[in-house]
Amino acid sequence: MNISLSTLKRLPIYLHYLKNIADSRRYISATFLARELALGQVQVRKDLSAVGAGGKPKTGYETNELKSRIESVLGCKSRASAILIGAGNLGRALLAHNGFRDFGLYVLAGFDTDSRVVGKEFSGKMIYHIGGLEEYLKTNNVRLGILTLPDAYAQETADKLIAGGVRGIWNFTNTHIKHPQSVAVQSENMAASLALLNMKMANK
Amino acid sequence: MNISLSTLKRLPIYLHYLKNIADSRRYISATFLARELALGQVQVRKDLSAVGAGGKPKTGYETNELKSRIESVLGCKSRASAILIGAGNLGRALLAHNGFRDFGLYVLAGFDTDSRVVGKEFSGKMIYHIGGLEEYLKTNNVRLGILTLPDAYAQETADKLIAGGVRGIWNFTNTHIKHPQSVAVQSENMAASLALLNMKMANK
DNA sequence: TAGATTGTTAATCGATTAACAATC
DNA sequence: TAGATTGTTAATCGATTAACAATC
Repeated sequence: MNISLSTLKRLPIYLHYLKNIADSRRYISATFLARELALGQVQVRKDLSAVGAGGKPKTGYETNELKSRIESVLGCKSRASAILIGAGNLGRALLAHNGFRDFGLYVLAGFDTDSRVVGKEFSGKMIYHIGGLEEYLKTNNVRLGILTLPDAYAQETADKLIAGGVRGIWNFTNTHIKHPQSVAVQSENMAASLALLNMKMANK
Repeated sequence: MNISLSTLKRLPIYLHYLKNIADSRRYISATFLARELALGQVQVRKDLSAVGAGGKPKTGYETNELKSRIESVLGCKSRASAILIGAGNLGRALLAHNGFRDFGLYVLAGFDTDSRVVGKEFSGKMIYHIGGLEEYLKTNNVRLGILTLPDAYAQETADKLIAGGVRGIWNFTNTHIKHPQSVAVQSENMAASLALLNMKMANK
């Protein structure tokens, strides 16, 4: 079952909508979903068929089954451990965000250099000194590292995470992370988003 | 000059790299940039030509001119005012992030309902009560609204912003915002990103 | 001159959209 | 039956990549 990146990006949108209408609708049609989410009908149908969902003509798709299938594909039912490096404003915001658990991601702890945050807990997560990172990675099974630290330290920290065995890096800095092919890196580029929005606004 | 969305998304990446190497290199080649940023050579050249940059064979592009052209296209040299709705963890993280100014975005103030934050300043930005939103929009020229509030209030707040004349909405909630064509909406979808990363990790 | 690099044209790839038959 | 909806096949669109001529 090979799902395209574009489809994958839309799945969380469907899932969120389905969760919200909850149990109020036993069935939902692609036509309806498309209208609500401002997407193409055919696109929605293709996306849903990509997750293996089957609908009945004239009725639509069974809401709960659909939700469950999307969750499976998105890995919501698996569990992955993560740590976060950089407990500044953004880092603490992410620590506070419990929504990641819905996608199977569990943030275990944070790391920082600032003595004002080291040793404290934020949203129930302990912040350790960055010096203990390598040791922590040895004794805990961490799949993912989240980078919310200053740009200047991004690459060296990523290198440590990779050496420590993480399988993926969620990069919130603006620095491009050089990495071996065996590690997945996903960069959240606020600047790019802002530029995109600027452009969209200019064209209206 | 019509620049594709894909190109536009890469421009901030080039810009960030160019800013970092600063004045240490008078010229830079597409070949070099491509290697550093793990992109295709031809892709980089096409992107650079899209912003109107011209390079010299065997030499490359003039670094400063290149930087300047990208900044122009990205609207870094214009100024847009924004307000932020929802001064929670994520909202305050964005208020603290001065980097937006580099892209011409000035956040004027924040709005919230929580009496613990209303009337206080964060990163030099005053937080007002959401009740004053409509009045504020009337008396200030606000181009962009940033939504960092709970999902449940996203749509109604977006409606108020649109009624108040904003031209764009930067949506950090997971809710799909219904909006007229005249308004640009850009949604940051953390869930989608996480799902994408999960998938990438699974395939390695 | 030789070689690195630019920049364009054509080929490929992937995703979206349109058209339509199948089904309940 | 009629009509709404599914789901597939073909057409279109846009972006990436490959090939190559032009240039300093």
